[in-house]
Amino acid sequence: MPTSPSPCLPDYYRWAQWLCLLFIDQGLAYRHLSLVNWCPIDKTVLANEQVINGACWRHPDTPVEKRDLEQWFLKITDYADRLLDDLALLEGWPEHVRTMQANWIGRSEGVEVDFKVRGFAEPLRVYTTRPDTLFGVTFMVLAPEHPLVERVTERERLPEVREYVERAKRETEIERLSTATKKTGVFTGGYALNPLTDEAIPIWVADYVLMGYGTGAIMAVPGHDQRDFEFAREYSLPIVEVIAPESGKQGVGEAAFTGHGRMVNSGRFDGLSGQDAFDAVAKHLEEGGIGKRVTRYRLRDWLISRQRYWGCPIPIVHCKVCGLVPVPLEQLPVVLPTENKPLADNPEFYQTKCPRCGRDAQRDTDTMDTFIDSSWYFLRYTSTHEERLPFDPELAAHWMAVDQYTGGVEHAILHLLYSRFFQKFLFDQGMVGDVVEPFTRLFTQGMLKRHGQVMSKSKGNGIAPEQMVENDGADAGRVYLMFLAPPQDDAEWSDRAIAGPVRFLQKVWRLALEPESFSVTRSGATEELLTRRTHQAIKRVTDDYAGYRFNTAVAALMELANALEEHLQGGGSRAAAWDFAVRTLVLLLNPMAPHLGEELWERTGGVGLAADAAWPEYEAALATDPTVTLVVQVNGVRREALEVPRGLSEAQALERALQSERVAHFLNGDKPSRVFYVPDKLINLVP
RNA sequence: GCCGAGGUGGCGGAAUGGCAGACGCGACGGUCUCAAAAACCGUUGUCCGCAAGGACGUGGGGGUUCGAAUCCCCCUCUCGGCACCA
Repeated sequence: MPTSPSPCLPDYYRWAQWLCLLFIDQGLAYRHLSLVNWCPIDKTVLANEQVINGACWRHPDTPVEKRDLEQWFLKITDYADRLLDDLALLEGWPEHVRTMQANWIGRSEGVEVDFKVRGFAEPLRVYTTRPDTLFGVTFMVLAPEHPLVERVTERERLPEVREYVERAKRETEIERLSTATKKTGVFTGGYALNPLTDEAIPIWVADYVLMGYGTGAIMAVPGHDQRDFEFAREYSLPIVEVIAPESGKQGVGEAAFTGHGRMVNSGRFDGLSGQDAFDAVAKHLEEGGIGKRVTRYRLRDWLISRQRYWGCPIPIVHCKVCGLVPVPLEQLPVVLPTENKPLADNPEFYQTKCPRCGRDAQRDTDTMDTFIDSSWYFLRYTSTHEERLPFDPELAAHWMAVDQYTGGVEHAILHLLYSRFFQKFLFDQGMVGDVVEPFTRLFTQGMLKRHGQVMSKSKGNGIAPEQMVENDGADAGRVYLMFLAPPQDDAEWSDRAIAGPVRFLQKVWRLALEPESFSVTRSGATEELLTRRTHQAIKRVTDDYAGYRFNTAVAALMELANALEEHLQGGGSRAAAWDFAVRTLVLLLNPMAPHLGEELWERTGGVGLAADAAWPEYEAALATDPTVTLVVQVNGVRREALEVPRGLSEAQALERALQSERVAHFLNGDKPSRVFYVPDKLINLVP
């Protein structure tokens, strides 16, 4: 029997280390010094995906800091195109999750353009998605961290520029990202030359340009980019119109025109528009050797180092002579110490010998992002006892992909993106057959809230399952959760509403075992009616389960229980129809309330487990009511409801409708001029 | 700002072109009880009315249709994602 993989045990994480070494071996893992996100509470770095609104995903009130550190990255950007394009294969995924991933990857097609800089041999390279606005460039902007800043700045302006750059560096990510703040910047005194017009263009430094995207420098087109427009207004820089709306008036207004339109004031390119304009300018630049088309992504490589004392140690040895040396496969796993102290403070852990030269060396003291563990556990499930590899490739190819995957939306661009990346990497390694996507169908649950906030341990607003089991029982708790709201929606927990499911389950118990406790209060119950209700319930509950509509499935079960109760109160017999209804109710309820279900199954004479019993079959003939309620409308307003036999023709229905006094009254004695008939449902008479 | 999902009784929600409010919570009235709890029965969108009945009603406004919570347009608010990404 397979056992669950446990990421905290060496049996599992040795294979995470194995995979880490495979990434390194394939050139897809690298160590790089860069400005990274740092959570001051956890005292560790974070991946971009784990920074939410400028804060650590585990501490929403704690802004991340930026630190220059040398860290390990996985080259997920090498897979950006495939991760984006293959979203089209994921028809079983919710559209919004696919959209979120597409936005996160953020592919954009643009052109890198080289601007000559006055007094310099080397060009200033910028990235733009709008080469068709090139004639509208009125200034250039460098990010404060741009390497050219110091060099293009005039001597007498250096102090001012340096002060600005220093201030920008001190600002937190949140301050700098805030779109609400006014744009700031400083002129360097340097000039670039427009490659198409040879016009001199002043070069500024401003923190609204980010070093981490594109080339860290932009050509500013205030007429057609809102940010540039705001900056130009702030510093009284010229604004030129070079794109005219296809329809409507020309001229510089109170905002940049960022749509596509006809090129104007652009020499020989005038009149071109849209993709043609893009292509024409791009081609011209490429032919002139001053530009080339490039594809850029918002997605960054995945920073996987973590400065934690838990997790999976990165299997690398730092040797003064040999450099970074992978721990040989046969020496895995590198075991995590049990003491709760940073690995960097634990000489017993990090002191080792270089596997290559045998000299004293140090282990890498970082552990891997725990999202690494969750990125392939589903593959380990296909062969949990495999001892030579992370998993058996043949079994993985056989069992994958996961047909139905369920998780919270909060993982839309964390776990679900990383897992797709792993699957594609392992596909390239020939380890997963032809399976390029790990999860065929995805269902995203909503989050459970209480007092208006997502339930969490840190907020202390959670409900311990043990407490729920203690108070009302596991079955009642499960039925309540199913009943609370549609599963894909966020749900607000209510402490008292669980009373409904509790009463419902108690009623089911009494119906199945103590039907004599219900008193007869009227008459008229029939076996046929009970059987119909039972078959109707089979259809509804079965369809609702299949469609993940658990809340309405519970409602349908409650209605069946009510039908049983009414049958007793109506003096109905407890013969074949009764037994069928009770046993059906038990079977339909069993997936949500298995303790009660199995107990009742056994006590009512069921053989074996209810869970193994055949699922009830719905029979249309037995589920159909012989009569229907026909609503009669006059001029679209409901005036009468008639109980009529099923399947009346329009003429028959009209005849019956006209016999009604109320209908006649509202028709004022006139014959209806038009009649709309929906068989077995409604007839609308228009005077 | 952009993208997405939404707004229905006191509350959670049902109904995706055809009886708005299924199912449940809560509330109110009743049965039982010395009493209470539990259980059971009944009522419960709003307004007018003794009633029969009528009018209004799915965030707001307009439209399409015999008929709109449902489709279209505009506005508004809430939630989620992205956010100075060039």
